[in-house]
Amino acid sequence: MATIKDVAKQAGVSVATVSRVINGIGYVHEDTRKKVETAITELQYTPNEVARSLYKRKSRLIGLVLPDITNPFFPELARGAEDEMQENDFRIIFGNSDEKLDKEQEYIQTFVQNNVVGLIASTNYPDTDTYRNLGIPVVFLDRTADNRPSVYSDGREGGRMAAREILARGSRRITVMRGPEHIRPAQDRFQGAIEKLKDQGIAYNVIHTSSFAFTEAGTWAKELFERYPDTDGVIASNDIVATAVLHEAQRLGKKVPDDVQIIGFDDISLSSLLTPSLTTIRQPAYDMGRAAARLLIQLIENKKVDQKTIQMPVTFTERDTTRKVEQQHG
Amino acid sequence: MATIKDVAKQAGVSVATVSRVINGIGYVHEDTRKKVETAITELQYTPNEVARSLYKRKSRLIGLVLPDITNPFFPELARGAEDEMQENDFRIIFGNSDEKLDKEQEYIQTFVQNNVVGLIASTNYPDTDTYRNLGIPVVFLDRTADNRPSVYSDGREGGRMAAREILARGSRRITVMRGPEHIRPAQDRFQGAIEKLKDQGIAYNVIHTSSFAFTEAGTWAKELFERYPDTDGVIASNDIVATAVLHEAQRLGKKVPDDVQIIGFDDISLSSLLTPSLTTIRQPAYDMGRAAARLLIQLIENKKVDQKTIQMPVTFTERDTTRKVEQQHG
DNA sequence: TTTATATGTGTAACCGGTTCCACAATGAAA
DNA sequence: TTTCATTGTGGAACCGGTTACACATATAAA
Repeated sequence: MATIKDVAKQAGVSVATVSRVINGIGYVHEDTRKKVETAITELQYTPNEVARSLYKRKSRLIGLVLPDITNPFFPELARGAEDEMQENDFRIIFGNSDEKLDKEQEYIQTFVQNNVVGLIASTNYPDTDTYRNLGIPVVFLDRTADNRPSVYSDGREGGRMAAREILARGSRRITVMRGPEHIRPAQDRFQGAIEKLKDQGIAYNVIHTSSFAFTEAGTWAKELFERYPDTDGVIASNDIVATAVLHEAQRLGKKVPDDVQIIGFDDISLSSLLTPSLTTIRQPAYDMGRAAARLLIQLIENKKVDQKTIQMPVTFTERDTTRKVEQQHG
Repeated sequence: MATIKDVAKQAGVSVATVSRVINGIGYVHEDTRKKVETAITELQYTPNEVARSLYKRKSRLIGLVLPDITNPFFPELARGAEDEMQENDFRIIFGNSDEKLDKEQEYIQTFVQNNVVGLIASTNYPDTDTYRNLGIPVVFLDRTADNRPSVYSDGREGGRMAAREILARGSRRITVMRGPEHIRPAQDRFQGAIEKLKDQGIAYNVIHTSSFAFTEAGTWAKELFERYPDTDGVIASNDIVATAVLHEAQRLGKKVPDDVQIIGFDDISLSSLLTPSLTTIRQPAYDMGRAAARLLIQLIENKKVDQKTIQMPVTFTERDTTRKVEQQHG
């Protein structure tokens, strides 16, 4: 790899001049600029970002911590963030936390050691030291942290929406699946749903699910229909769980949506390809990722930020695991 | 952030000694070591990886280029690679290429500028300059590059396997979905399938699919049944496409597997949750990612490598979109 | 007692950039 | 003609580590 010294020698100038040409700052004579540019192309020189980063004490790298990209919701977020970052010449260092604080900490430490200029984190522990006094801006994604920069959607409203719609379509023996305790958005959805249900004076059952993993989702679906076989409406904690519930319902010979209605959460890509296709509360994951990246860039560049916490809309996406309102009975 | 100088001052020694303590090399008196360690904890010092990287001309970062993590196959790969890297104290810089050479190039350039010590790439262009003379080891993942380090599974054999099994289960009017032209593994599968079909003297139809995107998969599924309505067996290019085909078949009132059998490829997590659950040719994606990372680490550390190209087994995963062999007719 | 070897520590060069500052040349204003 | 601002360039310090090398001391062998 050619260095700035090689370029300087080749062009017959000092390294300072080369640096000025590269960065387009300060005075450089047109002829000199030409010479330097020629030397750069001849030597195929590209500046060493590490050296730059060392002097400037900041890189063009940003850190991204997500729970688990194996859950299809997160790649959408990641992709949105990455596309926006890419367009602004930032690169992403990445880590999966599995929702564990110690893994988060380990990643964040090495991110900081690598001079990342900002962080996007989907964490349940925004108020730990890990995220305070980091010295670099942090945007919380999919998770709120009161009054700190974040991009998320209104889980509570989503939960209410799910309850409202499933009620409007006639379910009365509803089972709500409560996602992992330590995952805030999951609890928000749950709270929203039961709030609405209580509000309407409708009794409901609850199934706890301790993770969002594909591998375990089937277990809870089984548990649901064993414990509450007369369930005629399921509000699932996300689309993965909803998919498993749909699968299990069909295995048991139940008709969806006639015998059981199911509403998921997230609207991951596969949801529309299920049969029947999954009715769900949509979060605009890709856009959330992009918005988080955009916000972080503003913070990094010290631009005045119009809005520090961005709440994205949640939308009822009606498909075929719920009945049509016209057909509503009860 | 405290620097090595701060620690040196605090401990009353030189920076060289601090460096020796940190790295555990050279002679350091036990008492001195204690003093330094105390200073380190007091100041909460962590070494600046950028400075290290500059001097050593290598970081603890590795680059990962994947086509698109929005396709559920790739997060599995990524997760496997990441877990293995994490355990070996390497971190990952990441980029989605969308199968485009220029995006790959852009990422790889900045990776190199950041002193990554190795690269894992899932590319269709292994033989371009981008990947030659990079000066750092590269492992190709999910894609072969003749005689260069790679981890992949035998797509051709997978294709044959799919054809063999669908034939054994009685389909005779088979449509093979041919994945994107520029994606090698997709073509391998296709070639394998038609090889077997020709071998057995079975006629078949072909549907071209120009991407693996969820959003477009439905279109090809529709096209399939419009153009070849009497199809009684579909060999799909991957599980996403297979899912769309299953969806469309059911929409048209076809019974799966009685009227149409469907075989996918990859075995992504959702496949087992479909109804009927998807029969597919499984690739051990997570393990492939781990294997690639392991291989790359060996290369980086100049260990003698037992096997430079690792072919992972492909397995027929029988589920419910194919009939049981006992029921076989014809 | 002398010499060789092992142990322990500090100074300074180095990695490859960026930027402050000094200095020179040119042209415009006084 | 002198003065001063503008333009153009280079030397060298600096970012925060690592390591070659010099040097000092202690210990073991001759």
